[in-house]
Amino acid sequence: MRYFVAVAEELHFGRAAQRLAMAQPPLSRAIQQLERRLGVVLLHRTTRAIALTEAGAVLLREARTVLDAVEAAERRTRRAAGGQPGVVLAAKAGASRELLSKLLDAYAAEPGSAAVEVMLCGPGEPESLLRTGRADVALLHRPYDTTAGFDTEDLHTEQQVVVLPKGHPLANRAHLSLVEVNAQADLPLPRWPGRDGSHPDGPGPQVRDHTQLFQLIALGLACAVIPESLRDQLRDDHAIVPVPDAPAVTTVIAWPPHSRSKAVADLVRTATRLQPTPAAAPTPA
Amino acid sequence: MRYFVAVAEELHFGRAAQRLAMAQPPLSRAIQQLERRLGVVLLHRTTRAIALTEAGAVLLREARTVLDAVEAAERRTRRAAGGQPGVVLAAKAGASRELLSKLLDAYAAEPGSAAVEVMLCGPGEPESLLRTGRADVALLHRPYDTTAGFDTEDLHTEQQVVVLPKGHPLANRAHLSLVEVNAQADLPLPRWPGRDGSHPDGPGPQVRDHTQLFQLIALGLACAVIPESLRDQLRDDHAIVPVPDAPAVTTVIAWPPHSRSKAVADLVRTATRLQPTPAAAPTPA
DNA sequence: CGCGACCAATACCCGTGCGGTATCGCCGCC
DNA sequence: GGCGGCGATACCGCACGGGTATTGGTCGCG
Repeated sequence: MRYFVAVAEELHFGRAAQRLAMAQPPLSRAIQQLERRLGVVLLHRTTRAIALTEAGAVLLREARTVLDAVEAAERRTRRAAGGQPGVVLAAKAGASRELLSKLLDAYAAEPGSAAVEVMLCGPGEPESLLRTGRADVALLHRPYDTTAGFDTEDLHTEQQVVVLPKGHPLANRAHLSLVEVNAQADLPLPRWPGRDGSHPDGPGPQVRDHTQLFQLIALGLACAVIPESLRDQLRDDHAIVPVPDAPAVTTVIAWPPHSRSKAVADLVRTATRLQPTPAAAPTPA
Repeated sequence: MRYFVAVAEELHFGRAAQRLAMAQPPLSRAIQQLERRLGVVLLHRTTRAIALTEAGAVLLREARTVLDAVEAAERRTRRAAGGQPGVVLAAKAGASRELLSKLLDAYAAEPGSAAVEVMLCGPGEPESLLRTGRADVALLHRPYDTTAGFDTEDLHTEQQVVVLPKGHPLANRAHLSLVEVNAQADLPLPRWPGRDGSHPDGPGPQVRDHTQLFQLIALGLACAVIPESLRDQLRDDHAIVPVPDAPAVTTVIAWPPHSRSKAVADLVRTATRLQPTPAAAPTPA
């Protein structure tokens, strides 16, 4: 499975073999064996390049979850034996700052609370940390993060705003629409790295964190649509305008299914009690 | 991992080896290697019997999900290559009968709908079918089924009722509480098989499906607490009484996370549009 | 149009590791 | 105290995974 994922990602036996620290021929054979075992063609080979078949794409997705599950199994087992009952909480650096500190305070005040180690990380990372067992619980943000495969509780929903350089012509508008924001060719939206660490193509600067982003905006090189709770991290050289038709962002607390940890359960309970989940009810048309 | 699950379930190397169709010594060594690789003691050995350590219990749970994921990967890949885009829907036999037929009719009327193969199965089964990729989508019933690890949409919530033999002294009551039901020593609750196929210990007859159950009740040998929508399957030799304090049962449609199948997505959309989800809002205290 | 470069597949070889058989050591039970 | 059950150890053989050398087919370039 590791082999197949490597080949499917590189689409090149030689490079995949290099990544796996092995020679190319055994890798070729291993994939052939896999195909024979499954009775399925996984790769279209054109001697010059290879491409995934439809079945291959399915297996790539499934194999990734298998490998994540294996990694999580090892890690969780080791940690269960370690004895220390601490809990690891992952959250995107900068996001939901106030909620996070409230949660930590409230949980620490609980009787019998365990030590909480907070991992602050880049966008998209908490998800994979949770999936591979490096974190026990995470704060995610729909619809940016995909919560598929986790148990979640909604904590907070908020509208998004666009951040503009101070003094921009649009900065005085009462609100903007998404199409208006996208139409600003002089202020492109930034490109965040994908889960593989590479940036998508397109206009706009590459950014890795909010500090970079806000600096670029202040310099008049970009704009960005962000949840409104991030406004307290802006300097006074920014302006914000609500974008009512941007999707609302929901902060959720997520944990792996089948988690039997008391600490995680307590943490989740504390989080849900923290706020009466304002605006949680979906507004019907 | 297969080895460890077998040993952990049997708690006996000999039987586990037999189940794995191998000899006992290699199995012992394999588990020892696993323990060394992880640097963790998984089993407490007392030469006479073995018991899981806490870490072992964690690994057992994790290993099961890994094995399920592997099985699902194989099956889904094979099916993706098979070409036929049909979708497999799993549901407990008898439960949500009306909802199921409505769903199938509505989906068949959709443009571009695929063939739906319905698997009717015993209690608890749909969950594992979904987890191992034998089914693409399932109807589950909280809180009986655990929906952990799946994406779900609530379809319907209903109260539960107790089914009594016709003419039973309690049959004329307007409602009963759970403690009153449990206190009926002459009418014990039945024992359903667990996910391993074995029945828990206790009083009460062993049952495998609703037909058995209803017959036993009619004979005055048991009673049962069931969702009220099952009442239309009862014969007239039964009586039902609402049990307001029994947990409400929610029928949900569940599918594996990361499912990219159009047919599954359509089916889910059809299901959610089927009914305006009556009584979906939780009633706050 | 032919030569060279690139890339996956094949041929062949070797070492490790997994599984099997035989046996031991330990404990509980009659 | 002897026997039986169970897990661990010792030793052996083979099969499979991985390495090196080479082939075969296809594209690009002169």
